[in-house]
Amino acid sequence: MTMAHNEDQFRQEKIAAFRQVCKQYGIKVTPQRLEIFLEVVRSNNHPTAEDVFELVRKKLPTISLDTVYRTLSTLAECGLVAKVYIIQDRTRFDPNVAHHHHLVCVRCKAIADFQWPELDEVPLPPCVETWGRADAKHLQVLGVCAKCLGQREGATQEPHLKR
Amino acid sequence: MTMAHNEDQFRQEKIAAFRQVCKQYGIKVTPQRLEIFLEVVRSNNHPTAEDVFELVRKKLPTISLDTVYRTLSTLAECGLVAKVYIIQDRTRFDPNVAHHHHLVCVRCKAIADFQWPELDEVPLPPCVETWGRADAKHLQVLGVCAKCLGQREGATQEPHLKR
DNA sequence: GTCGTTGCAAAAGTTTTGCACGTTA
DNA sequence: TAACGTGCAAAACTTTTGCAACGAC
Repeated sequence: MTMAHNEDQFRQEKIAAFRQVCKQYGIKVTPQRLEIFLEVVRSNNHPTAEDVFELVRKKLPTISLDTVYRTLSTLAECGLVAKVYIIQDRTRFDPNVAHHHHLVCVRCKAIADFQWPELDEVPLPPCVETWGRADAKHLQVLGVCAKCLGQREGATQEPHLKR
Repeated sequence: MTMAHNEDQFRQEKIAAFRQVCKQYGIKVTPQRLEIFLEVVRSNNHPTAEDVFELVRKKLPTISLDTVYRTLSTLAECGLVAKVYIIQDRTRFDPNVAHHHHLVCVRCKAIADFQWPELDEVPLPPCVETWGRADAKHLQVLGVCAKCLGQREGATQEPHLKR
């Protein structure tokens, strides 16, 4: 089938890209890493570590959950997959129950509130309508707060992994 | 001092509002609930349950951490405080590492990606500049997906607590 | 007095870590 | 072969729950 052929080609391209990124970051290509990566690529439902574990286990029955956790972190650091929530620590609470948005400092993890009434006026793109009913927009702006900027002038980004 | 007087007045107003909401939801006003509420109101750093526990413990030394967890959930359900992340379950992963936004179904928790290049063009409100350097905008649109809309037509909202 | 709430303890659930063995480059 | 990565087990950490005693209404 043309379809199957295209899918296989897509897969091969992904594998090639995976190998190249691994080389670039100086990490080894293992069957576990490759299968975990391919499973996330194949997914379209934002799987959890547990989900990936269950899927990968079909091909690699001896894989352990902690390998999946470690590998997903590694892949995220290499930019091969993304964590859905960048700042995912503990639940935080806010006395501000009015509609507002968040400024998140990626260095110190401080969260500030801000209002942006104009954003609520802007209509969402048309594709959203086919998805369902949109009720509320919540914007997370990631950046570096003034205090952290002052402390480490110029240090824009941490180096990834070991190189 | 006028300042202190105003602060005390603010506090009294908050307490009055708290009592009214408790009555409205049919939940009891306990010292633990009141102090936890006031501590979140006083905060300006989006405290975690643990943070609140440490603060409240100064006034109520016998309070337990699980009471803080339970109370914060209760207060959030009554709308007296807000959870910073509405969908806070496990970490999820995404093969889409390009910049994109999320549609989150509050019923089935499914997450869909969407692009909105126009949003990235819109300049942030001026107040953000004083906060620091903004690097990326990530929008979470909360709503109900088409599948869930079809399943439970009309059931827009769950009733809060018991009444 | 009744019934909701608390504190304690234990459990549940997710994620991380130490270590010996195995595998990649 | 020298690191690096894996699997196992146990730990760490956040959050939830069962239950008896307590306290608000």
